[in-house]
Amino acid sequence: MITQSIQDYLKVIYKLAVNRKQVNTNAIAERLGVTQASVTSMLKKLSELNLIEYKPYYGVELTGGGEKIALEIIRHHRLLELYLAEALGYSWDQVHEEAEKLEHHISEEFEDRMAAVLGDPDFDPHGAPIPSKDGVMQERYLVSLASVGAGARVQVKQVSDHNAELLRYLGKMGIYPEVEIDVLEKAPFGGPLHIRIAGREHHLGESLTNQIWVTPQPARDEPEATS
Amino acid sequence: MITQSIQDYLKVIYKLAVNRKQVNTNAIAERLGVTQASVTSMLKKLSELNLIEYKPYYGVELTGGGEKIALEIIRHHRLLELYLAEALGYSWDQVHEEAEKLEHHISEEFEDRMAAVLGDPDFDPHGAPIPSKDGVMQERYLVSLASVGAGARVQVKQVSDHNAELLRYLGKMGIYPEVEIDVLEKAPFGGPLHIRIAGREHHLGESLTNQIWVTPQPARDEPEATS
DNA sequence: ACTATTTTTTAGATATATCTAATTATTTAT
DNA sequence: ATAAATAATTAGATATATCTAAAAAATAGT
Repeated sequence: MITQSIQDYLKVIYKLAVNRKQVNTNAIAERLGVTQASVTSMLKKLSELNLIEYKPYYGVELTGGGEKIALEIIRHHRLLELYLAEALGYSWDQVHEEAEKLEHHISEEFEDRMAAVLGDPDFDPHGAPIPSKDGVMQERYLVSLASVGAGARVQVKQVSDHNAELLRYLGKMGIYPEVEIDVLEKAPFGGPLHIRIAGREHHLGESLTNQIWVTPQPARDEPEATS
Repeated sequence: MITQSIQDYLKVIYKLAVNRKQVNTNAIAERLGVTQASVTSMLKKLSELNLIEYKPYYGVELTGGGEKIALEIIRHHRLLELYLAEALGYSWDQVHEEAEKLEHHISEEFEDRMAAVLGDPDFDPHGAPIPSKDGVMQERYLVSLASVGAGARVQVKQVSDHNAELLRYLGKMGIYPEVEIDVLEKAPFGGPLHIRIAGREHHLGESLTNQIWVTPQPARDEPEATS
């Protein structure tokens, strides 16, 4: 039986693997809030179930089966987030916590009906791509707002969904997916970024701009590709 | 921590207590599909948590706290059933199974928002009353269709929600809450009941009519109460 | 009232996922 | 290259909810 715990491990491993190449015990333990010892014993189990490729002291890789389960759960999570926002009027800082619990307990029927009501959406309220039923994601090439230089105009595409307080703060400033931002000034040594958005100006620290993902190129004044 | 298991035990105890007066180990075990030994050990635990009054070899009664949790779960279940039917287009034979899982995992926020979308409903799709947030239920005095004599016209008010096949069969005959039934003939010794509903006639066995609950008095030709 | 049957409880085992503490392996720094 | 630091694993314990098999208590039948 695939327990909730197994699903959580696979989801975290998937997400870590997207960034780094080698996923280590440490990182999994930290993300899940359990001890390293717990992770080790669970990795053994996942390996026996053929959900991961596990080489002790090296790292972990999902097998086809493991990735399938991870993507199913991520699809559940992101569909739920959008459904809670659209159909039940949740604010975008509330949806993550609720989806985190429900993602493990909804049926395929529920998943399908939500998707139908929402018109088979591609992105959740924070701009994260929703994997399709057969495990394909609309991947995009985005950069963190922290890496953008002064003078650029970029478009917000995605924000981190973990921290409710952060989301409320972004909401107050009007920073949502699809909104355009002018980067006015960039303080040296990772200092605050001075931006303008919908006519209002703000200074944002690095721990904030690290969690905002934008289009890599300026959204305007870019020459069209010529054949 | 109140586990899912504890919630299930309290729900079953509540439902058994509504019918019989004394709730025994046997009945709980049967309803939950576990052994009597498991029930005994769980009853001890529930007693320690002050959720039930437990006298070994006698029976079990819910305390105020236990009843509160039971009613919360029943509210979740019935609100979910109605929400799945109304908002997501589930048929009435599908809602029970999904609600049975989700009832343990939705937040109070989710509960409140469903209730708001549905306009604070009093009954679920099978006609079962939905407890209010402070634990009050719209109780009605109903009788089983099996107990109704020939010649009566009664109104369906509630049907059992457990058996999906039964529900599909009832649906096919048009037997839903609020529909009126004429009882034409009653075979002796618990034989089939001959009924007419919306112009069509059917013969129903006792195991079926036992699961249909109707108004105790004839729904028409009843004198208005005079002051 | 005593025996037989049914019901309930106890005793002891299992499975899952977690923990702490101690050990072993790997990596980093001088 | 060896010591120090970091990371991962093992061993053994805990907690929860379940099970089977056996014993004890309550109920029913003659």
